[in-house]
Amino acid sequence: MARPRSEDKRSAILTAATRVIVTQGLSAPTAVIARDAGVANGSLFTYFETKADLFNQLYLELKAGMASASLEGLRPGAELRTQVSHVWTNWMAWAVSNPEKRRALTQLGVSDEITPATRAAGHKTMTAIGDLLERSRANGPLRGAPMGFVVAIMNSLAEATMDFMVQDPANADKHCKAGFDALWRVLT
Amino acid sequence: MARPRSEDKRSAILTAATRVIVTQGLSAPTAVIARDAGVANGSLFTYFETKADLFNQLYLELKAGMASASLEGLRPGAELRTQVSHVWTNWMAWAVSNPEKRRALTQLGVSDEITPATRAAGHKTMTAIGDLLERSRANGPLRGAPMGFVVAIMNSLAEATMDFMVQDPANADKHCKAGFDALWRVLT
Amino acid sequence: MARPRSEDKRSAILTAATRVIVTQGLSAPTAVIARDAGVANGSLFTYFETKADLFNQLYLELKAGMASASLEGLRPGAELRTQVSHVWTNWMAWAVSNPEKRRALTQLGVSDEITPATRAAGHKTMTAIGDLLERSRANGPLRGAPMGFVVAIMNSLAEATMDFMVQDPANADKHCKAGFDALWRVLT
Amino acid sequence: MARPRSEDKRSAILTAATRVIVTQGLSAPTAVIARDAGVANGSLFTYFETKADLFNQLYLELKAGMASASLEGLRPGAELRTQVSHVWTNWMAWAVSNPEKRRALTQLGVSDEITPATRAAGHKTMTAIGDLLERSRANGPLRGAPMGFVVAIMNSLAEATMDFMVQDPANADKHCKAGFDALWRVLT
DNA sequence: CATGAATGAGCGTTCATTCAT
DNA sequence: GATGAATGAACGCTCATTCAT
Repeated sequence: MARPRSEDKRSAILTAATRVIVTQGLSAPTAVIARDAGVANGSLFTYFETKADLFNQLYLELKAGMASASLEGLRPGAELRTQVSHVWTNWMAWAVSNPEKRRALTQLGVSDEITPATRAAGHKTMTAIGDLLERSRANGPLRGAPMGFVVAIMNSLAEATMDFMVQDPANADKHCKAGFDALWRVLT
Repeated sequence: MARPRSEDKRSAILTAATRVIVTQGLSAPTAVIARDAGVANGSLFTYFETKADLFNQLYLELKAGMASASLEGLRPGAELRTQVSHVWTNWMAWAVSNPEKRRALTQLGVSDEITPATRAAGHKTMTAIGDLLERSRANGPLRGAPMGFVVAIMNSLAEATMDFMVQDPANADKHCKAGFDALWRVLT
Repeated sequence: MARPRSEDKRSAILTAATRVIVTQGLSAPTAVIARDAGVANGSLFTYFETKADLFNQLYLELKAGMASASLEGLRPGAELRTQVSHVWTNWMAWAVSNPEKRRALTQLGVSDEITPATRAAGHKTMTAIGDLLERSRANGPLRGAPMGFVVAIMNSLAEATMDFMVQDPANADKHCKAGFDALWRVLT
Repeated sequence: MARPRSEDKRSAILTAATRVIVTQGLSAPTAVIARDAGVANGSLFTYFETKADLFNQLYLELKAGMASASLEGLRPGAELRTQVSHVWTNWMAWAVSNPEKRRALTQLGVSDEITPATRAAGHKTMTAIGDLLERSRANGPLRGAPMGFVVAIMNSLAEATMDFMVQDPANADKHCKAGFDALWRVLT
């Protein structure tokens, strides 16, 4: 229904959905999400046409948040390795300080409710990061590989690193660096 | 001793579940799985106590199948790099020729129906591979990292590689090799 | 405040449950009760959390209705025998004009779905009658017996009397009186 | 199927049914009864065509056992009151020493699975007791009442008495006597 | 006959979505 | 728009009964 009234309510629902997805999974009833958001059952459907719609929007929102957090403070003039390292560190920091968002995003990522269109839009939010990657691998061993492959590898390494930073917070910095080193070794 | 429980039927159900999970996700009705397996609705519960039980057993079966496929033909005497490469190639081949199994396994892997115990048992089937990894990274940059981190990285690279081999079958071999190279570079 | 929960609907369900229990027993599907009440399948669960909850509430409602019918028009100043006779007659009249309620109540009474708490609450609705009994037996042969025993005997006699009044309506009054006489003889 | 082979097995099933009905109610699965009896699932249906058939036969068996226990040692020549008292005492003793049988019988008695024919046959086993009753009430206040009414009253008093003997075993004898006195006062 | 796997109708309950207020 | 009751399809699981062994 075009523009729903309260932006507050919309984001309350998205926040609640994040929380609830983490604790109950994607099969959590919309009623629970609504209650957690402090709105009525049916109001959820004023803001999101269907449950799947809610999930798609949430996916995008989380992905975009993650991307913008990663890019924060980036200086385009700096050396490439420095820039990539900066992004990587931001990214890991985001994951560590937003564990719920990350977990929800992971769950949503594997759901078949998320449409290809949404996934594509999600990728777009990470274009800037992709560019850094592209330049980083330009002369490395992956120079011939499809870009998607390189991105996938980076994502995979990132996931593994995040898991260990969360799991073993005492050594978070060490894991962060180890993850970056592995990435850099793969790329260059 | 009456009609014995039929191993055929059990595996028909597991196979059906694999197929159905790929097309309908984990929320697929047990009735659909049963029909696909050619057994009655209720018979599924003769072989698996609950839907979750079915999923857990399927997870293990798939994981074990994947592991044993990866280890096939391995010569313990060979050079380390050769052995790892052999396993890697087997693994990728399994993924390419069993895309349904792989996708089902991925879905099951993120489900919260799969118990920690099942996951632990799943890990055990991959011990031999873990040992190779351990030896491979022994003098490499990850020598100080927790083993779980190394495993996670390998899994991540494997996932990314599989995706691209399936997505772009014409260059499957190239992707396979690129994946392995990336792994080896990270480890050594 | 949206559509409010309708007391009408709630009692339609209770009435339907009474009817259906009489014809189909306690194993009657909730779906049948709902249909009989003219509401949707799922609406029953808006008013009663579970089938057992419905049964417990119905039990209480019937018991309370029976008690209050029995006490109607009672004059506390009257002679004891008159009062007991009055209650007895009311009680029998209730049974005769509400055969379905009585049969449902009987069925519910023997069900193990009815919780001790519900039974206790049911007893409370009959306190006034118990008091009359207490005073009636005070100097009679049962003066030493536990009160519960006396109550049980009264209930038993009442049940037997009701059965015969329903079974042989032509002589209902005679049976009613015979039942009362038996009771009075036991008590005094 | 005509005459099943093992009488042992048949009665094992009946005994198991009694036990199981007490603990799980009439909705207990036949499979549970079979397991408790130590026979296979399907064998139960060799001995009893349906679950309802099993229940009907069990009802009769229990009722007959109760009746014959009540009549044991009865001396037809003795004084009427003595005879009735003797039967009553036997009856109560049976109830106290066979609480499971009694409870199962109670449950079966209110079930609508028990056919009128079965109930009629059950009554027949108690004819001798009925005769005693008939003679006892011949000159009493219930002389004009239908015999069924008298029987019902006796049953009711018996039930109430049994309940209290079981509930308060220390005073079982006292309750037994009180019950009999009440009965005798009603009859004569 | 004994066994226990096979069958499939049936049930209580849930929940996304709609709609009366 | 907000609310929450109403709806009914859908699901996991049970269980009396049948039947292959």
